[in-house]
Amino acid sequence: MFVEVIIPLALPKNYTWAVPVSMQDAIQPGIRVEVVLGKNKRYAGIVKKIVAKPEAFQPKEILNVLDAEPLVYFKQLQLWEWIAQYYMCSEGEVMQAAIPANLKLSSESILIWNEERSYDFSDLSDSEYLVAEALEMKKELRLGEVQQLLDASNVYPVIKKLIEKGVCHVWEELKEKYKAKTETYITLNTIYHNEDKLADLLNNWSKAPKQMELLLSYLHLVKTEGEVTQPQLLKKSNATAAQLKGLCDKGILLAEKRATDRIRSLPKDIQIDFILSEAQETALAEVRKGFTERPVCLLHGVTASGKTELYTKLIEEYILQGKQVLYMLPEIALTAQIIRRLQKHFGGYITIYHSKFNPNERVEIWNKIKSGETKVVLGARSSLFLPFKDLGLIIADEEHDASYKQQEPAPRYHARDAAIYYASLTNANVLLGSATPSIESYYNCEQHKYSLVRLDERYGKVELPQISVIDLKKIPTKEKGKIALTPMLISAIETSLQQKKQVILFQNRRGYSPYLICNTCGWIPQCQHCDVTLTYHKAKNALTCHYCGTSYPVINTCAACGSHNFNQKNFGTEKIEELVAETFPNAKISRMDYDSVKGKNDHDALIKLFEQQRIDILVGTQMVVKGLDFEHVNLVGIIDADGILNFTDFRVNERAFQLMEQVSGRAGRKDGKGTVLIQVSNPVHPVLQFVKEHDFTRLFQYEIANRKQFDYPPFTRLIQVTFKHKEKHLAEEAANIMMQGLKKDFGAECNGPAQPVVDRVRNQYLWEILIKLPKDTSRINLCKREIQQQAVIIQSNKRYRSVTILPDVDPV
DNA sequence: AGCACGCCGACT
DNA sequence: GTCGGCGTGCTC
Repeated sequence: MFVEVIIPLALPKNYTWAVPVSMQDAIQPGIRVEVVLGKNKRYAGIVKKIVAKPEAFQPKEILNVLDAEPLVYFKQLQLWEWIAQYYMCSEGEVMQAAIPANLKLSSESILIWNEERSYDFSDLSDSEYLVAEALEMKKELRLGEVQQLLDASNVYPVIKKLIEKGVCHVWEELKEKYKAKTETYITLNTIYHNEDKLADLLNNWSKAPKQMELLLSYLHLVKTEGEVTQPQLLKKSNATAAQLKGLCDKGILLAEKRATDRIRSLPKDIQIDFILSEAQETALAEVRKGFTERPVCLLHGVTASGKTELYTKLIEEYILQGKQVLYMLPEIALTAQIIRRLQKHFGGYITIYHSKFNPNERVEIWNKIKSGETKVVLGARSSLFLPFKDLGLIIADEEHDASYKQQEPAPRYHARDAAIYYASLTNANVLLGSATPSIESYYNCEQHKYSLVRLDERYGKVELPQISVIDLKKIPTKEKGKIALTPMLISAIETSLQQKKQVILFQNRRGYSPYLICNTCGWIPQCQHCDVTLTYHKAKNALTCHYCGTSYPVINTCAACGSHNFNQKNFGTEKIEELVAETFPNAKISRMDYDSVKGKNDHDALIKLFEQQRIDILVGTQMVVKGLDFEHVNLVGIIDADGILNFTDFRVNERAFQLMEQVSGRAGRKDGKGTVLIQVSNPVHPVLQFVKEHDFTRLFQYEIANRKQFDYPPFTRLIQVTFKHKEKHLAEEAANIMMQGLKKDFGAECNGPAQPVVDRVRNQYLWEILIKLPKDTSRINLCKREIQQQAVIIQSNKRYRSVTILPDVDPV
């Protein structure tokens, strides 16, 4: 018997191992097996399928079967295969993303002291002696310990010598990393459950008064709590562990270790304490009807229309049918409000899952979902990989959000799209929800691939905010340049403050001023790595590159002409905050951007303060858009819409619309008297009109027309290939070679010339080319293979060996 | 991702 | 003439 095994590495393909006869009964897809790969490195791989005996090579044998039942279901393996194929990566890389770290095992080399060796170290070198001495004392050493000991990374030669000289041998060990958490529970010996016996014991107590006190505290705790743990008891009675041990030794109390859950579970009941509005009921009925016709439904609900209530009702229906539900959110860490709401409704049925949980907790959640104990998972994109037993519904909330797409590392998958594929495998339904749906999803509705349900009415028939555009060119200013707070905006803020309402001011630029300019010659300081203008941060008193994050000291001398006269241009959130504080000295003002909320808790704390109306005016970047549901905001000001609108790159406008619509949606959620003021110096941009009228249909038509003209998704599917290298021209050359190669050998069309981009993290030069994919699926796969072949060809040229080539498939 | 092999520069 | 750096390629 031979099996194909997925190893959590970026290997070009899966490898085959032989199964010894004794293990053949236990083998089935999804089971973890221990295998040797390479010289003696061991891994826990997952059996994908049973295959025929390979002709070309002699497989190694599996060492062990690690599970009694599959760790992942067959459907999940199919999902992995699809993701690997679609997003051009290995199944091993998908496995990396899919499985909690503590279920992925790999071996660790351990040096074992050879007892038979005579204690004569005279033939050893200095570093060999050092290791041998440590080994003699500890009997075994891990590889990492040897590295520390020698303070060097090249430990292999030393180890090799030690083995040759018979000092030690190497042992490879696979260790199960998951450890069940245990707690010590204290119970009363059953013979004292008899009242008389207990009274007898207490009345005839002679010595050890502290122990008696401890026993009494125990009896008290049992009455109130039911179960008593050791730390609980010791804290309550103020006793020591030794005194407790005394009681246990006498056989009066018993200490017992039990495995417990790290994830505390709440009682399992559903509490739905709201009634859906008529509009919500209608929409819910349409969603249900949609699911009878197509598995995917897009719910387009305007801001504050109460999509969450609708989800809640729908989730309840699936729970009652015994089905599981996955509720996906982008960036779950930022959405404490929804977590709280759903937990209130579904208590112990619901579990939260995202990458910030520690490895042991993740294993426990994994098991609870696999057993079917957990019915609802609220999670980020990685929760798609959880082992659902009987999945009925996937909700992808904020469907348009770009953080559903994983950028790095591979697999570069889009969780919304992968969810739709997974749902088709498991016969589950998918509900995509958004106040500003993505063009792809809209288009799929138009093509009748998805059902479309609209929820055009805000909850409680609250009106959508009134949106006005302020033309900055018509505002007279004393100095040349833009004005941040126009008189209209100032008076609107004044009115809001008088009404004891709150204000959000949106400026999608952090820092103090986005760039400095030399008054004499017009020179603008730029980042040395990124060719990006540097932003002045007043708080840090530094110039910062917002691409790579490098800080520079403030420049006082112009590098071009030597003059000392600089002008600060434009304004970032820092400056807006300062200006607002000057204009409204009595208002409480806060700023929310990348600089002001460093930790995750800062964000939460700021939201709470705003919720409790302890902040009047919140100045922020796009961060203010996400996951906020404030009742008392009645004014939103978009300080400078020019910064997000673009006349040349049509791709930017979908995002500009989404941003403006989302931030406008914060106004007047409760009582509808919301106002939005958009300040812009170029008020003719079509997107502004659509925002003003909340006109999605026209936005959609506009976008689709643009995309058709430029041959862009959804009309063509694109693969973006990125070329990364420290040297700019090498990445560019490689990109062009790939482009020509694809044209010549495959007849593929590329969408425009190679474009330069900058890696914000590593200061590397990237060039990307966009390759148009053919329409039919088999040609698409050929094209993907061609791209990978071209990558191999390019990298076989010495010149481009160290160029990293990353293919990435766009969301469709 | 490891780990071995192999080729080139800094030392005895 | 050797040691050890890292670039290159393979792992069922």
